[in-house]
Amino acid sequence: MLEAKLQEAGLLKKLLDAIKELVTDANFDCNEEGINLQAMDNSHVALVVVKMESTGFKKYRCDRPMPLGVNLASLTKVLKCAKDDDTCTLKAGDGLDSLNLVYEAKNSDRIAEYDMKLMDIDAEQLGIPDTDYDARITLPAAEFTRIVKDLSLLGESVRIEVNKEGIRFVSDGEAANGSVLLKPTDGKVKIGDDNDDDEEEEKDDDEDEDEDSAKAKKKAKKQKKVKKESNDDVEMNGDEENGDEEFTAKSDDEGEEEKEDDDEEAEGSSKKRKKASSSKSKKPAKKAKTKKDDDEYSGGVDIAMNQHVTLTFSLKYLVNFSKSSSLSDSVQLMMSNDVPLLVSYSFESGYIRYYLAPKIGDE
Amino acid sequence: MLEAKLQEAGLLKKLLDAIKELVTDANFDCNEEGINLQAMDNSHVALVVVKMESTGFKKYRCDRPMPLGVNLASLTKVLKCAKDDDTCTLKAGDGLDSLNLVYEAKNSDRIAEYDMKLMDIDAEQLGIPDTDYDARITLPAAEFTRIVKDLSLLGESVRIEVNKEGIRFVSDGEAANGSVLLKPTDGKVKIGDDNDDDEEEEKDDDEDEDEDSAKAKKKAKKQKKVKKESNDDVEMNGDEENGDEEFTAKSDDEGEEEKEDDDEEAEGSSKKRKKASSSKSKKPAKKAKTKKDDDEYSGGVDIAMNQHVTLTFSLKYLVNFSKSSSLSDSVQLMMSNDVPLLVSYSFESGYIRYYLAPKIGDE
DNA sequence: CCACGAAGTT
DNA sequence: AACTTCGTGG
Repeated sequence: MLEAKLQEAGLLKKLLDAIKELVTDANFDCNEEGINLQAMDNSHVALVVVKMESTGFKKYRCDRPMPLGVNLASLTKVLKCAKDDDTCTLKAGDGLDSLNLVYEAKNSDRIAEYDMKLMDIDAEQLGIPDTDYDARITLPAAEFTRIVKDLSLLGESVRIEVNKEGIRFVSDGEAANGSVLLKPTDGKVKIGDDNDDDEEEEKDDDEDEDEDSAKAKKKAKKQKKVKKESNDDVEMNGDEENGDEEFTAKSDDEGEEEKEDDDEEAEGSSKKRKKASSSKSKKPAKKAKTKKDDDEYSGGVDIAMNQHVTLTFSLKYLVNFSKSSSLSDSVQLMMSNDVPLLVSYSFESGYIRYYLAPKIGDE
Repeated sequence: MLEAKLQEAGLLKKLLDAIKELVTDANFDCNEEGINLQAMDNSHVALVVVKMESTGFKKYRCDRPMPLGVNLASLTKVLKCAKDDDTCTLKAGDGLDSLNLVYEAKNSDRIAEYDMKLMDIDAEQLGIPDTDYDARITLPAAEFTRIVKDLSLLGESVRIEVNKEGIRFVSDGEAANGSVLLKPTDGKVKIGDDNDDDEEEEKDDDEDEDEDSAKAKKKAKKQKKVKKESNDDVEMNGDEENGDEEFTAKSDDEGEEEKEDDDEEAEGSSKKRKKASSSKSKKPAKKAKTKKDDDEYSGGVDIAMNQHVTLTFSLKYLVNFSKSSSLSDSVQLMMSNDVPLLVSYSFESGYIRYYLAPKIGDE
């Protein structure tokens, strides 16, 4: 027996909007902790993970774990019948094959009730390694959307490079090549767990390296690992039927800091960065609903890095992921070399995350 | 070596939007004066000329003349990656076959850089005669757009008549005929260089003539030539490979004022014109970015005429030209009988002009 | 209520 | 590629 009352149906609507093009059917796994969804996209290239903690509900009760197999197109239709600020109560009985949704407009006598058919979906719970990522970038969600949309005009894939200079998105297309560089708002790429002035001089060194020829000295920057908050401690290679070769994530990458696969050939034209503490205003989109891990989001670009990371991804998927920007002002990109990218949008008492395996070579 | 910094990428975007459907590839001819583009449309019927003076750039440097062969579709894509208010710096090396574009958002650490492949394009520089046009009309760009769009719903071509009454656009279609008359805002069609009351009575005469049977007396209105500001003093028949029979422009039309090929047979239905100084409000689009030759544009219709002019043009092209209205509040039409129409949109430190040969007979 | 952006259609 | 319409956001 599940009964979960959501203060705002809009949250669920946005979540569905974000994933319904990527996934057609998925289990909403409900337990006393909350509701989780985990699904490979239809072509089994990307992994979508949604977490809604029980604390995010106005009322939450789930006697025993139950997977609710949902056709996302159907749920989308049903949710269209709710206004964003309606409360939404989800109810599912233990033996029943339907999900009951009740919408109540505040200060109103209107009560809408829907019953949606459920389906049996094979549980393809993937293990997700608790990776310590070598680079963690927080940037405005709108900025990420813009960049991947722009670059998708030029080419199929994007190479993302994180170094002391900032984060760079590079796409090579037939008509043109594009490169977008985001520098951290406070001018500082945080190295390891330290994010203060003591690596100021190191940044200067690395900046020069990037301008010239930094490859030989990259490994000299080994520092403490950037810690991601922990969740599932399971392996990424689960029991899904195919596509898992895309997700051969290393569960631990200590001792691999010496990757050398970034290539910044001839685009260092005018990369002068005024360093130090001049906080630039990054036209902060204010939706007042973001909740980051660290603190309140201010609208800037924040980069914490352990070592240089360079990975290539399909832009089509990143564009798709960026639809989630309605859920949060900011997005976090977590990357380590040869490991799937994690794109995370956090909201009040939950998150939506996407994992996307990097392209290898020039595929 | 070219380096040109544009304050607003939006200008370039608008220019490309204006011509990209007409022309697929074109040379951006850069020299110390600025950047010029001149190209026949794909079917070699219309000629497009764009001028961006060096003074319009925030920074401009061009060591030696260099033609940059650009695929306009590619450039359009690359420009889509710029926001309108980004600065845009164009760079091209002397020997290189690519154009480098750098977009910088103001007050931001975002730097986007694109490299677009260039191509070799045979320079088809047409000579453009410095014609003294018999009729010069300035009207709101939005008005021109509206008229040609409306009439294009009815027929393929439009007959444009300029006489003392004003400027009339007539289209005969299968379903319906249309006729739009614009009278000068101040009520006066300027004759020659004079634009005052001394030809008031002449206007009245002509009005009656048009209502009845004016043909025999049209040539009686010879006056001083309306002067167009001068630019290239070269012949229009250049070295393009075909289609130039459309552009047998007379390079000088003194002594040809007696053309008699306008035909206003039986559509003088309701051409009552209240003369004198009743300024009609012509819904002036206000974008505050127009720079005309004479003075600041006030949103009205201004007509200067030397003799009656009647020409027929393909509406498809005029509709296409009218896309440039995003670049200027006003548009100038310059016409002489049997000479290509000149449609000119001026903007800060530059212009875009279209030349279109008239249709002959009832083709 | 108006405007802008996205999607579908011609 | 452009136009039109629908939906969403301000």
